[in-house]
Amino acid sequence: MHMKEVSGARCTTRTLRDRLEELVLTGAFAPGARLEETALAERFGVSRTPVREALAQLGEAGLVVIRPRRGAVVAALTPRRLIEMFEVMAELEAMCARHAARRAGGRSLAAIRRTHELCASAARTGDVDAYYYENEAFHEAIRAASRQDFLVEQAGALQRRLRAHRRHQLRARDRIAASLAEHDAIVAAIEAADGEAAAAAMRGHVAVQGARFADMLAALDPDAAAEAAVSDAAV
Amino acid sequence: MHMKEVSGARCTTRTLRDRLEELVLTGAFAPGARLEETALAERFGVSRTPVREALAQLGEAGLVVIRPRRGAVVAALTPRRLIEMFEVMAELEAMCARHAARRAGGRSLAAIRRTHELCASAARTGDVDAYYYENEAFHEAIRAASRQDFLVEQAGALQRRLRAHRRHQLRARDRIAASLAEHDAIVAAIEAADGEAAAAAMRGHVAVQGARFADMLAALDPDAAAEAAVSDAAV
DNA sequence: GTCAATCATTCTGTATGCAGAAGTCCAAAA
DNA sequence: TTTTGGACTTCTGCATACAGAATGATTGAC
Repeated sequence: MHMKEVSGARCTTRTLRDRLEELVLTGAFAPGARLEETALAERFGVSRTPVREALAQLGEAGLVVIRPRRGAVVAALTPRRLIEMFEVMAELEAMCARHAARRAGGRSLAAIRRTHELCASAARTGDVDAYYYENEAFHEAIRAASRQDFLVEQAGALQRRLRAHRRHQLRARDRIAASLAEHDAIVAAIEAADGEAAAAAMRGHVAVQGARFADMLAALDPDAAAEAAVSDAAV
Repeated sequence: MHMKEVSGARCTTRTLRDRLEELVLTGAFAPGARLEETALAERFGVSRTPVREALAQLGEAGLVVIRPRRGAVVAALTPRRLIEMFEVMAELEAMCARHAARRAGGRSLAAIRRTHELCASAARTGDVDAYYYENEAFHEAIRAASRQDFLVEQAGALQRRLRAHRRHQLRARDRIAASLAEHDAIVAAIEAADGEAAAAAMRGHVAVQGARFADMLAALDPDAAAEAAVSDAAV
C-alpha cells in the first residue's frame, strides 16, 4: 500500500494526468502494472472521478491500455513496437526537417543554430543530461520551423511517448559525438535550403536511435531482440 | 431543443463516443458548435458522466476542442490545417506502401489485388459511393500488408479524421478514373517489390487529394483558398 | 448614450453512492 | 491430485448531487 502523496500541489485532472504520465514514462509504474482507480485516488488525495478522466486520456495517448470492465494497465511496449514507433518518428521528423529547410526564416534559423550550439556545449563537457535537454530543444526548434501545425502536434505527441527511451540510448558509447555530427549535417542541409538532404539526414538521425535501441535490447535480452529482428525479415 | 434519441441501442461510453464521432465527422455538428454536456446527456438518455468521458476521448483525438472551464466545441478545421493533415497522411500511407512492397506475402497481396479489382468494378459502373467504400478497403489492405502495427494504428486514426473529406473530393470530374490509374501504379510497384516506387506512388496518390481539396476550396471560398495557398509560400 | 460593474444564470469540474460484472478463492467431486 | 463449480470480494461504470467559475444581461453612473 502506497503512502498518500504529501508533496506536490493541488491535484486536479490536468496535473494528475501529468503526474501519472511522468510515473509511467519514467518507469515508476512498470509495464503491465495494474492501475486501480481507488488506490490512485487515495494516493493523490482526490476522488475517483478525476482519476478516471486522467486514465482515459492516458489511454487515448497509448500509455496505458484500458480494457472495459477489466481495468487499466500500463501499456507493455514490445521491442518491436518501440522500433516501429521510432520508425514513424523518423519519418515525421524528416518531414519537419524538409519543410524547415524550405521555409525556415531568419528567426527560425537562429533558434535552430542556437540550440545546436547549446548541444555542442553540452557535448564538449560530456554532460549527458544537459545534452538530452538541449537535444530535445534542437528537435523542437526544427519542428517549429516547419510551420506545419498539425505535423508539429503529431510529432510532439509521439516525442512525448518516446522521450524516456530516447534518453537511455544517449548513454551508449560515443553516441553523443555521433549525434552532434548528425545534427551538424541536418543544420547544414537546412541552411542550404536542401529539403531532401535535410529530410534524409534527419531520418537517419532518428532511425539510428531505433537501431541503437535494438542493439541495447540485444545486450539485455536475447529473446526480445530476436523477436525485434524478425520485424525486418518477416514474410 | 433536440428530441431524445429513440433509435439506436443502449448508449454506453463506447457507443456514445462512436455516435458523437460520426455526428462530428459527417458535419451534423457544425465546426464551432458548442457541445453541452447536459444537452447531450439528455439527448442520448444517459448521465453527464459518460458524455464527459466520450468528449474527453474525442478531444484527445482532435475532433473537438476542450477548453478548461469553457466547454467543448467541434474543432474548426481550417483549410490549411486540413491540407497539412492530408500531407501527413500521404507520408504515413507511403510508409505503409513501402513496407507492403517489401514484405507483403501471398495472402496480403491477394487482398490488395481483390480490393483493387472491386475498385475497378465500381469505377466501371461509375458508382461513386461504391468506389468510396472499396477505395477505403484498398488502402486498408495495403496498410495491413505493411505488418507495422503502430503505423497501421496511426494511419487508421488519421484516416478516420479525414474520411468525410476524402469522400467529397471523389466527386470531382474524372477523379475516379485518375484514382484508379494511380491505384494501378501502386499495385504494380508492390507486386514488383519496389518499395520506393510504391511509396512515391502512394504519396502522390494521397497528396493529390489534398491538392484537389484546395482547388475545391478555391471554387467555393476565395479567401479561405488564399489563406491555404499561403501555406506553401510563407517565410 | 455609452461604458463599466455587478448580479444572476448556466455550465463545468469534482465528490459520492449504487448496481453489475469480473476475478479469485475455496471446497467438493472425480 | 486435479478440475470444476459456486460464492464472495473487489473493482469498474454510471447516476446524481454540489461547489466554483465563466458568460451574458441588466442596471447604474458618467
